[in-house]
Amino acid sequence: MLATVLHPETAAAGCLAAEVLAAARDDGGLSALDRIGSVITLRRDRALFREGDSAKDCHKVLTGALRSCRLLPDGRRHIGEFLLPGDFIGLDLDATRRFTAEAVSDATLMRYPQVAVERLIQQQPKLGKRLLAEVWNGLSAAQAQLLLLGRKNAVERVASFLLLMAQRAGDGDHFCLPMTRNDIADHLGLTTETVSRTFGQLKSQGVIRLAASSQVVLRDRVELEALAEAA
Amino acid sequence: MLATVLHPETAAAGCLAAEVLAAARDDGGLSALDRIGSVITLRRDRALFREGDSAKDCHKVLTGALRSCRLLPDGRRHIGEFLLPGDFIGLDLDATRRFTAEAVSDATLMRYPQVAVERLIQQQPKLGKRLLAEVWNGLSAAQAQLLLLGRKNAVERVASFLLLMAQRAGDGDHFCLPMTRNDIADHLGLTTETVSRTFGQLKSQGVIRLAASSQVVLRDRVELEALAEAA
DNA sequence: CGCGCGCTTGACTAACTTCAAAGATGGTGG
DNA sequence: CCACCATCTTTGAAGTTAGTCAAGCGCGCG
Repeated sequence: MLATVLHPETAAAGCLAAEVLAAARDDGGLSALDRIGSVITLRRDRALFREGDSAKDCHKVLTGALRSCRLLPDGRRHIGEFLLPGDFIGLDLDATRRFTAEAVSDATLMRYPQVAVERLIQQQPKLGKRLLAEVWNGLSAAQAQLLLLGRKNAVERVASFLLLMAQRAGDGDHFCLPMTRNDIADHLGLTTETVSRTFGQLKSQGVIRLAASSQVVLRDRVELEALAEAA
Repeated sequence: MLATVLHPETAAAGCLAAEVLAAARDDGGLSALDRIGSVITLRRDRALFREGDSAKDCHKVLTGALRSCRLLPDGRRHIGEFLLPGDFIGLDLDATRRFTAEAVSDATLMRYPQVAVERLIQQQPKLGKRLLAEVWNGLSAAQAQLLLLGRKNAVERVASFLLLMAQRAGDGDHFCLPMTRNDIADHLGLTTETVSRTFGQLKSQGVIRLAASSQVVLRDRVELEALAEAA
């Protein structure tokens, strides 16, 4: 899920795949973006944009967290991904939003007008490569999620989710889940109750500890990885 | 799921999102690709490549069909997508394959060496735009599949699948499913039996007719769309 | 014609959902 | 600073959907 700003002229002529991947590892000119962005704040549960809106900016999460979600006509909800600090939103080619983006917690974001980003990319090819790399990351994550939703059971889903969140939170064994159990359920294709019961099960097995319902401590990462059945 | 050849230099400097989308509608220089490709054939159930292989070419399906799949350690399988004539495979940035691609039926493909495609893209910016548009289509399809796997029931999954296949087969009401019920099940996160029973249910409701087990006739597309709960 | 593979069907089971209610948590206002 | 209230989480019991196991069918190929 990436950039309306990600156009092919993005990078200098002649660059190779390896170079794009390399760009993903350094700043890639990302800081230059900030000069053309404006900071906005978003209260919990407010929408940044909704499915069907026209897309004229892209955003980067600075603090807090967002969710990208889609609804079925009868109200069933699916959360495609959670967006944490550093993540980009709306970095794709569509003129129309394909999902709704809402704040999971109070959040601050940087807003970049599409046209300004396009201009900047032309001046700084490295930036384009960096943003393109972000797109590939998103695609890769989506594929892992397909496997999870298609073939994993409740324990495996929750275990996979916890490991991913731990990694995104900076790879410590102690981290915070800014979203509710219901949000997690809608992301993992489960119900609130099943998520809660699964947390309880992992807790009683000694794999995790909950300092508070949103404060997770990994007590046995190896066991958690085994439970996640990482393919 | 797209191109190891899709590098940012792909398009001419200054192109806009609208232009990329426009390129997707015409040939976009796609025919020029064929001059650098070689035709290969693949027998049913043979792998084009496997997860973990290094990626040095990309391919386009000419005839037949393929599946992209991933396995869990205990053998559970998930099929990410079916690749039909005209679809590109391996059009992404990764040096390593993230999934296995196998022939669902005997197939012929065009193979394009990565480096040759990169060279060609530099000469024909339009081609790069066209291929990038393919990537967005794939991303969009993956998102729809997340909703399906996360929140739809068996009937909705099968109905959605049939509508999509009908559309990809050229929008007639009569089409062929080259893959087995088991393949469909692994794509929809169900079992062979559930897929079979759901086909039977749709048949007895008069929504579809099966000329043969792989020959589907849509008898009531409107009803099928209602069953798919298209969001 | 017979064999094998894939498809279908049936009976039973398991996993997850649904429904219901009690127990935490945290934010707000008195 | 504490009490209250809404919201979120947890837990329990019953229900439902899809999975599992098992067997028969039918098409297509040799």
